[in-house]
Amino acid sequence: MPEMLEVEAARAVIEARALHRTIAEVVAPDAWYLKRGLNAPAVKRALKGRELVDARRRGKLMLVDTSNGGPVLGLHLGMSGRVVVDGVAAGDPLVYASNREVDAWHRFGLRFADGGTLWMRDPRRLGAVELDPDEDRLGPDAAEITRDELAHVVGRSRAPIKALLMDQSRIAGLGNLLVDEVLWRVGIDPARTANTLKADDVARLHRTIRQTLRTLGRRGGSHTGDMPRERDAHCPRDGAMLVRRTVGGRTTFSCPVHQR
DNA sequence: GATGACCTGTGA
DNA sequence: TCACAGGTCATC
Repeated sequence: MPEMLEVEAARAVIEARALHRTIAEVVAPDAWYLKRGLNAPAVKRALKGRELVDARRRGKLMLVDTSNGGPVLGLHLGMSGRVVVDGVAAGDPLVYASNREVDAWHRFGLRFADGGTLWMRDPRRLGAVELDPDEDRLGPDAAEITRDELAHVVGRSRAPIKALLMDQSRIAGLGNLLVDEVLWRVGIDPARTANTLKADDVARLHRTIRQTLRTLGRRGGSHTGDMPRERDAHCPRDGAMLVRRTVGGRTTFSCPVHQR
């Protein structure tokens, strides 16, 4: 799933419904889904009999701690993954992905001794499960990053600012939709070279990231932004025709008038 | 850093 | 049939 707001919603579902239940079975029918040399026997051995005791998140990576010194279960939702506990999925349906319930899309699961289940449902199979993921490959979480850290990220890079903000090793959690919304709100062109941002731009960008995460989090997800993502749409702020192009390898919408 | 690859579903 | 999809990863 998608960006950090959806991962946070999934984390909250795990926290509310899946902790402190004994894992009776581990279902891992899709070897492709297990990453970093992990295989079905190993993950069963590692998790069976334990409980999930805490659900954390860093950027788009979900980190679930297990009991009795067990491994950290790392879950990536990819482009279309959802966490479903006892039939309850987090937050809003994904806009561009299917929300049907199809057993074949269950790539990984935990059956609890009380009869319930936690599924990762992922039509496109771009998500992943791993044990003890390396958290340090990710930069500071976008909701926690300080202004100074952001200034350091922007620093002397000649990349487009959008590409930088989507680079999970520098700042973790923002994806295509959130970055476009943030840059539209703050009035910065996604293709602008990062090192042309002044200290004042960075300060405004920092405030806008935090504010956008709060607002869209309350509304229900990354797709609830104010900037329309459609061909031939107009900027709600100044009425100009939005531009659609590729920046940082992703489809990008922006306003040619107020984003500079 | 830009590009293509990965995988599969949806809607025009 | 084609374009496109909210994410990463390897490769030129």
